[in-house]
Amino acid sequence: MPELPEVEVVRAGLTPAVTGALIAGVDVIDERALTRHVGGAADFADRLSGRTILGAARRGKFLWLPLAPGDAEHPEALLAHLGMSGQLLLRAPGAPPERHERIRLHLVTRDGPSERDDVPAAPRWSGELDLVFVDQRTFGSLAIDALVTTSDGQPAGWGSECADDPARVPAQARHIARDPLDPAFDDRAFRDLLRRRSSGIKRVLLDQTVLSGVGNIYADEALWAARMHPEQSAASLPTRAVTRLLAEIRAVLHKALAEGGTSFDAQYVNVNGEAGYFAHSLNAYGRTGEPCPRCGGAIVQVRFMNRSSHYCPRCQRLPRPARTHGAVEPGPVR
DNA sequence: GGAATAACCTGGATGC
DNA sequence: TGCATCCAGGTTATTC
Repeated sequence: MPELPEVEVVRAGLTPAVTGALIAGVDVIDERALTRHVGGAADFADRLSGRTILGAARRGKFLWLPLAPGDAEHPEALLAHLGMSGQLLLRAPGAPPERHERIRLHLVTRDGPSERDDVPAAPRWSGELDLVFVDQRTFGSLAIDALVTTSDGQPAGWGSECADDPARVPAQARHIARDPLDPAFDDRAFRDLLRRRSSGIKRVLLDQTVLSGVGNIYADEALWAARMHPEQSAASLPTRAVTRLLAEIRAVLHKALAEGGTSFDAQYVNVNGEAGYFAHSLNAYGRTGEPCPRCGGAIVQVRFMNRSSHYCPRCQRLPRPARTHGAVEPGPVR
């Protein structure tokens, strides 16, 4: 499932390939991939054709490609959210359709392959390439969105310096908090926010208006590393505990980034269709019934917010009497 | 305004 | 073998 590391791997893969590319044509195969776009498929294709991609930027799980030419007062970007199963793939022109292909952009690169010789990871195209949006579960979406000034005036996110004004973020992502790897992330403000939240800490970590980029997998992993029970009240956490949790979140995200992200059932791949390796490094998520790597106790799985939560009940204890309802017996790992 | 929950969606896994 | 059901989870709308 694409969380911060997976989206960042995609962004980093797109940057050398699409920066400066002209959008020569747009095929909308499935309009459900435009749920975030106001105006429908024809409007999407008309407004995108003839524009130039300035680069690739990201905040949390939102990815955007600033566009030119544009009105300096009202710049726009192609916004992408991968949802649960979205993929952005680079393909040679004329490549056969992908399974679950939703949208295909036909690009003409500005400089051709010779200008990208210093970027070994970039595919070598002949000056034309297709950017293909694939999404099995159709929770992902593309849209043309207005770029608006960030609330703090700081750069909008990773890679946002590619735009004329780095401090502009897509309007649909403006409410999204900064991610913990963002240089402008405010640790103190995060601690203050947690003090006002009585919800369980995992619920708060999944709230993208508090902290972005963390989803179910990395929330479970960071809580395991910090030895925190997912249902422990956020407001009850001492400052030292929040500081430790932030450090563990960052460590997990950095490690996942270094390993190319987490791939399950081919639901996440980079722009070249390759899977990441972080699934091999998971300590809690998806390891129901396996021994905890730290204490040997069995990892359990509980239902939580319409999804699963994995933790070690032995070394991630609630500081007060635990609510045990909802726990299921350890079973085989899928 | 905070908190909790359901709905959206599809394909693989599982059970009968 | 075929059909029905469950499950995965990011975001948002709705309800309390």
